[in-house]
Amino acid sequence: MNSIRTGEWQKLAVSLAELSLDTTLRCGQSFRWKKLNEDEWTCSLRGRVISLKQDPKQDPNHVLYKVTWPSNSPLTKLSSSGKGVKVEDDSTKDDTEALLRHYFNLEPNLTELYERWSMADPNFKKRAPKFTGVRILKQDAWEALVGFICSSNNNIARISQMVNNLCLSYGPLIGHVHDQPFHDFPTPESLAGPEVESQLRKLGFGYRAKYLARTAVIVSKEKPENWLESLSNTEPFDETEWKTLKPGGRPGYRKSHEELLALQGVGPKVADCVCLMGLGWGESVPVDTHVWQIAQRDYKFGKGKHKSLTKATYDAIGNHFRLLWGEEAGWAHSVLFAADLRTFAIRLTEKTEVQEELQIKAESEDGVIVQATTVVKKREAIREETIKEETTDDLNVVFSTTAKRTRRR
DNA sequence: CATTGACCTCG
DNA sequence: GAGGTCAAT
Repeated sequence: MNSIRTGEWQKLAVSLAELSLDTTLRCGQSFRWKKLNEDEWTCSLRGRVISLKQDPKQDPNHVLYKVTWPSNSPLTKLSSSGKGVKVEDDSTKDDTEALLRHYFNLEPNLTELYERWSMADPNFKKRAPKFTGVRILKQDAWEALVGFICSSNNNIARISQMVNNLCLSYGPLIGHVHDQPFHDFPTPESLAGPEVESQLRKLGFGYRAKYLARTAVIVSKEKPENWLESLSNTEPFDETEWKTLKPGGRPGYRKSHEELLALQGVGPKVADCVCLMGLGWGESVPVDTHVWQIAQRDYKFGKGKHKSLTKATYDAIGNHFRLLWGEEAGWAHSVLFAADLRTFAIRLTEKTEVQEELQIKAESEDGVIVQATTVVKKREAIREETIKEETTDDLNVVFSTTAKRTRRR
């Protein structure tokens, strides 16, 4: 493909503790990043294609990024001819680093936040160490809205596939990376046509087709220009103090949440996802089935008044976490959510292995004789446990066992 | 208010 | 059943 040019790899100064690409991009916040070439994350963002790499062993203090501009961009020349080019004016200035800092929401000091949450909450302290660098993204609000409308009764793999189909059909092509086409995310206007619902049904959206089509019309035609963006949090992040906030969150958050609820296919959970990941309201706590399980298992919900996940229980859980974790409760919630995802289950055992190795090494240095066979046996035992667990899970799916499998630990 | 089905596909 | 929502009871 000669329609585009690709630039060189550039450094973005951000440590592994502040941002883990693998965890942040796979935890179900965004549905558009593709992993190519084993370790390269790629996605189109604001008219360009961005690839990211992070090598924890080689350089834990940087993320590498590479930009691919469409051939009609004035920046194509700039990025293809390397570093020696003089930047003449704003139209030829590559703002990708600023874009990445904004998108990955890099201002809050995540390390400090983890410390605060650990101080306030023993359960967080226990689970977070294996899931450092989980950040809340500042995604485009419209994209977040569409993605999470698709998320109902759905899984991450299929949501990603649906969003991909949406971009292929309605988003302008930007270019190819590793022979993969990358399209921009479609605008609300482009999804407001009369044929959109039936088209989306053909693309496999199911009942969500109507929600998306209706929402696109409302956003592009019935609401004022920039309505969605106007719901964003504009307060600068303040890390100097752990603010005491009202249990229900700030007025701006409550208003945004309420406004979003008026849209088709947007209930409390989806509205909170958009508030948190698209509009910058850090106190927003989306309570889905996962979080509901966590709240029951670790925070004593599921009894008495809050026996089932009703609207009242939903609000109570959010309030509880806001009081416990403070103004960025949604960030902390996301860490525990990631720690509970099946996608990352294997990581828990891997880390255990490493810890055991270190422990044994330490014992050896103290003069205690340790036989190698002991280490090997322990590792194998852990592997078997993991496989057994996954097998059991598969069987449950196949035979549709009625009893819910109780979670380990 | 809380509870209950239906809603589209598919990994 | 899958990171829900809507409408009716």
